[in-house]
Amino acid sequence: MVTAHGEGRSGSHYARIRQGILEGRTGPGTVLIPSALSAQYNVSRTPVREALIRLEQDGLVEQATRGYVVRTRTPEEILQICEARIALEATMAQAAAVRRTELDLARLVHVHEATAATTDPVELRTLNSEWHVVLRDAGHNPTISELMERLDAQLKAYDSYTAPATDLPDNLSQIVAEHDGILDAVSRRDAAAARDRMVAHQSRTRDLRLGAFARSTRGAF
Amino acid sequence: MVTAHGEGRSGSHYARIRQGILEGRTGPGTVLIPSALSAQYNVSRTPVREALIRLEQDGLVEQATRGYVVRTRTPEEILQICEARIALEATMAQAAAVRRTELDLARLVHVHEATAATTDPVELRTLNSEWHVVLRDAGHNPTISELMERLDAQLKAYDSYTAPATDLPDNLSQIVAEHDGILDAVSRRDAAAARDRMVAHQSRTRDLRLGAFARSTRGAF
DNA sequence: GCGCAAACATCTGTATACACTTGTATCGCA
DNA sequence: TGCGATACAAGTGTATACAGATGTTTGCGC
Repeated sequence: MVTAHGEGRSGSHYARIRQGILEGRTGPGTVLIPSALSAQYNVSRTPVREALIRLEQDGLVEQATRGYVVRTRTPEEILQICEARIALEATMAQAAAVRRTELDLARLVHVHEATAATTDPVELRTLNSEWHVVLRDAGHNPTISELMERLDAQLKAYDSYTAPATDLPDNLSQIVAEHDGILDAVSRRDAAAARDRMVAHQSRTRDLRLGAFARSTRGAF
Repeated sequence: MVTAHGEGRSGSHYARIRQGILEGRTGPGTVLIPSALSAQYNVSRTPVREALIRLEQDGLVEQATRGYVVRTRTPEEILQICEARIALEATMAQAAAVRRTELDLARLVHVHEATAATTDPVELRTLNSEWHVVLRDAGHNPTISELMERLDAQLKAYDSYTAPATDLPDNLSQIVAEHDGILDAVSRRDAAAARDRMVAHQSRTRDLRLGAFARSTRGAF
């Protein structure tokens, strides 16, 4: 058995199952049976149950009559999640323009330059979301950051459906251009411009994502 | 013992502890010991643990070395929560102006008229938050509604500190007036006005709340 | 072969057991 | 009296036990 307060806490199972969902290995609709997972991880049902409860509270899985199911989202729900994201991210861009430190700005520039320099779509993808994380940190509102992590996770579970569209070269260069504009506004402490540009950026991403998702699930709803 | 799928599920303990926190009976800083709670409710630690995990995920309690503690918020954190609320509620007001049905509007008017008619501060308080709930429903975005319930809960745990300020008669009449303006914009489907007025309304509430909270905790941080 | 009931396997929620850790109090000793 | 070491009480996380519920398969009459 593992010690009471050691590192092998139940949180590790939470992280593991969660990652499986986010990476698309455990797709929407997959049923998760506590006893099966506990056998797979060589632990008892108790810590697995705890992990599933956390995931349920995160909105990533839901309880079924028999087990837990990875939540399936309709295009409408995806749209709603995007709407929430736009509102919060715009507020964060605005806040970043007002509250950013020089260090925040340096970090943003650093990630942005790395993004502009790479050509690998996968790395670009990672750097893009990294840039958003850094921007949120620059907004200095952990409460909103936490909410956005939640929303990001809910969307990420559907990335496999939308990746084909969002990874197109012209979209990637468009993203870099938009980030550039936001970065400029933040560095000039122009809160209104930062907000407006973020709304435009996220709205465009939303439309792209939604279109791809609707196309890939045509007839399923 | 209670049945496997009956009504006496662990969710009831979650609701009960949660309510205690929201109503201020279990104030910030209070330590919650699973074994103590389980004895109090005449159940084992298991369902209590489950409830506490849910509450932790809600941001209402946090794990300490020994038990769980009702989260203590600094004025800065309260401000951050309000900032998130403003962003989301403004989006919802905008959405309501666009997507409201006639039934949504009728409900809003009904609650609003009841609010304007009463003089009891406690009832007014209840009706005010009821009005916001109805408005969110009119926005037709359950994802945002869910996030806002979360934020509301986090703030409500501090209502006992801020109630003295927010319950002043002139504030209450001001709230009714502001609601009236938002309602007007929503009924006219003027999304921009609905958004702007909601931002103004919530910003004012935030300042009031924050001032009262800062005053009541002077020197504590 | 088909429909239905009974047996079965499996999953659920909760209770209890247990090894381990930690904070506190007790007690001997200078 | 003051101060450690030690013992103890209480809490933590996980494993296991168990009763009740729920699908699923089996087997029987038709």
